[in-house]
Amino acid sequence: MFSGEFIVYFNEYVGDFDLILTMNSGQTSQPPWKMDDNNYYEIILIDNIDVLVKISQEKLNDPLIVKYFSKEEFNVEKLRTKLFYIFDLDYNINEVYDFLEENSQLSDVYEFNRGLRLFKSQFPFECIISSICSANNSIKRWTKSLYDIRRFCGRSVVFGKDTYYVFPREEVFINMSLDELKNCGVGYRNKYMLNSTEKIRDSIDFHENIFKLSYKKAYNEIIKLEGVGPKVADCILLYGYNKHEAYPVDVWINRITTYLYFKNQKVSNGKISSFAHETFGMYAGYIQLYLFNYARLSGLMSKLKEI
DNA sequence: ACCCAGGGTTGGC
DNA sequence: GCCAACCCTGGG
Repeated sequence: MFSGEFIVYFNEYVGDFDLILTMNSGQTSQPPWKMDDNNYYEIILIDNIDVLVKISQEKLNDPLIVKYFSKEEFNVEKLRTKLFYIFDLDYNINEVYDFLEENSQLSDVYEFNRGLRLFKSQFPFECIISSICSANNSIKRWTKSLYDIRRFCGRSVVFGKDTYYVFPREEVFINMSLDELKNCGVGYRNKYMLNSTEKIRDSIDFHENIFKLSYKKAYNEIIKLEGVGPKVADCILLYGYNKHEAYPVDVWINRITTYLYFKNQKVSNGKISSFAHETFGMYAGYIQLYLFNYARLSGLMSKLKEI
């Protein structure tokens, strides 16, 4: 067993970070990591080696304690880099805070979101399936389906008495039948998932290409997948490919954006989307995340529900 | 037992 | 552009 621990102090990333807030903010990249005793744990792949990671943080900006366990030796620095990617810790989030401060409509948003960061997927493919699954679904059922998919066809990794499941790769996922997927509770989305997986598997360097493309070009590609409309496409680009300009517009974001900027009007998702790109630019992704969370925590959401 | 909504997308007009 | 249908689980 190769194991150890390292600590990330708040001065090693720029701006704030709150692990618990981030884990529980309902981002559709992946279901929340398993948790006990304030430890969140997940299998992270480093150079194809399974690494069990247990990560904890008492509260905002407290040291991040990262414990790792593996059957073979791996490059610990790469694990650190990957965790920084997943929680977007390389990003200077103060830029977002400054933007919020400069815009009076957004002045209340900061206090509910301090330390909230993107929660990105280690595998873009998992984010794609996960986002397709989120469409017209409930959070509860969405979570269960993704755990079921992992248990059904994900690779099992055993550490001591615990078994963990890694989200399947395209080549494995594609072997699931429509009925098997339906048994995971994904419903009619089963055919979208298989069809999209086939497209991804059959194109060369699909993920690398999307990463390289500009937001707009990437959007035009990703929306070609089945089961991927405007909202899901933006989720995939934001949480799966780190495109900060994406502004996923669901019913809530429509209501909230309308409430803040288009009072008493009926605004289409397309119009909300182009408004967000013009107004928020590179901060659109964070503002979407923050507005959703703000609405949830501030009571605005239940207020908007009644309209 | 019945009804309904749920972080949308698709296909048809 | 608008609108119904789409599976199915959890909650009224």
